[in-house]
Amino acid sequence: MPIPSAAHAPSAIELADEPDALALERQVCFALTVASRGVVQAYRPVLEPLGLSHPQYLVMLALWGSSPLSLTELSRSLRADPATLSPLVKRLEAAGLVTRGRRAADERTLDIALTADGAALRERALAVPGTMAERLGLDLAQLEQLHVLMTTLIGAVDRAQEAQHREPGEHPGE
Amino acid sequence: MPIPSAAHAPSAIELADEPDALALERQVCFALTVASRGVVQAYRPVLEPLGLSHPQYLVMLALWGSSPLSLTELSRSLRADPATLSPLVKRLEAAGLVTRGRRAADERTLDIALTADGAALRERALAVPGTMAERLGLDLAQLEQLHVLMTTLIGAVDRAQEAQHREPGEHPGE
DNA sequence: GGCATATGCTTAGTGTACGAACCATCCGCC
DNA sequence: GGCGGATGGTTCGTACACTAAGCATATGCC
Repeated sequence: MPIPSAAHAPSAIELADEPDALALERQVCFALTVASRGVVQAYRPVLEPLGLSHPQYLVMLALWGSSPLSLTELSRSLRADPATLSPLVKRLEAAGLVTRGRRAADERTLDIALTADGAALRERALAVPGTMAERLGLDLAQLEQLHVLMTTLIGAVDRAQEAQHREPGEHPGE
Repeated sequence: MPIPSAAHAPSAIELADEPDALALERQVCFALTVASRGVVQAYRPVLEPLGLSHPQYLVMLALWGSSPLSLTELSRSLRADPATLSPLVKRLEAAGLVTRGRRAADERTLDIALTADGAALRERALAVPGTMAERLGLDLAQLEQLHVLMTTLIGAVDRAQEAQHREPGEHPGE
């Protein structure tokens, strides 16, 4: 998934006669993972006073939006694996921010709900988005463009995954 | 780091008083991490025949660009932690794709070089970018826009981190 | 009722990520 | 020639992320 070596002049390595499709700095997937790790990293000092990691922050965001959520509902909202969330939520429980209990109507379902502390933490979290926007120094247009593009990308991934599931073998279309 | 709810958002970045500034689906950091995970996920079936994980693929890309690289050089190219790369490179060595050896001129330095198998793998990897672009169905304009935005974001993260390091305390700037 | 299947969650195993502590080698410099 | 700090890697502990397997409850269908 490299970008085309279009008009702009690339930086370091290439300069070769033929455009190298495998040049590291042209891989969009590379830039994407580096940016993602970097942004999560930038959240760290801001979330640390709240006692939250970035994935934990996302779980709290979901719960602040709607408090009793089953693990599966949480998993769908966050697009995360239940196997990942299960221990993560346990750590939030150990931190006193959420409770975990079986739903009476269906004993398989695990209801995850905010504690008073967890709900109260929202007040302190209100400052996080502004702080991050200020730290990263991105203007609203860039943020919006970023959000649109990420949403597009997520849609593309979804479609690719669907196609993958529809054709595990390689029989021709139709 | 939420996006504004409308085009005529408040002039300042001050979104904290918006009731749903913490709405999950407005968090750019959420979209970013989901997109990143999703794209890496989409690479999985394509890289699996090559026997590579996505981070391993990035290491191979770097080595295909320049073969003997020290761990530190690799770390800088990939913007990854040496502590992360160290075991990762060992797994590549176990797979027979690279060799690890101390540099004669400086016994501290670990030279990581392609084996014949590792170099040969590049031929098969040449198809990866095209396959991925096709799978995700993104046009060149989107890819380029994505790359530009990710690069901008990485730059923003770098500046934020620098500022963080320059002011570990909280004395006002200047 | 009772069994096969589906659903919801958990656990185990592997592979990143990252901070922190550790060790070895190198370098400047007296 | 030897000491102190800097540099390059490794290891450890914790936390995700994901696949696969396991377990319990629920549901459909006879």
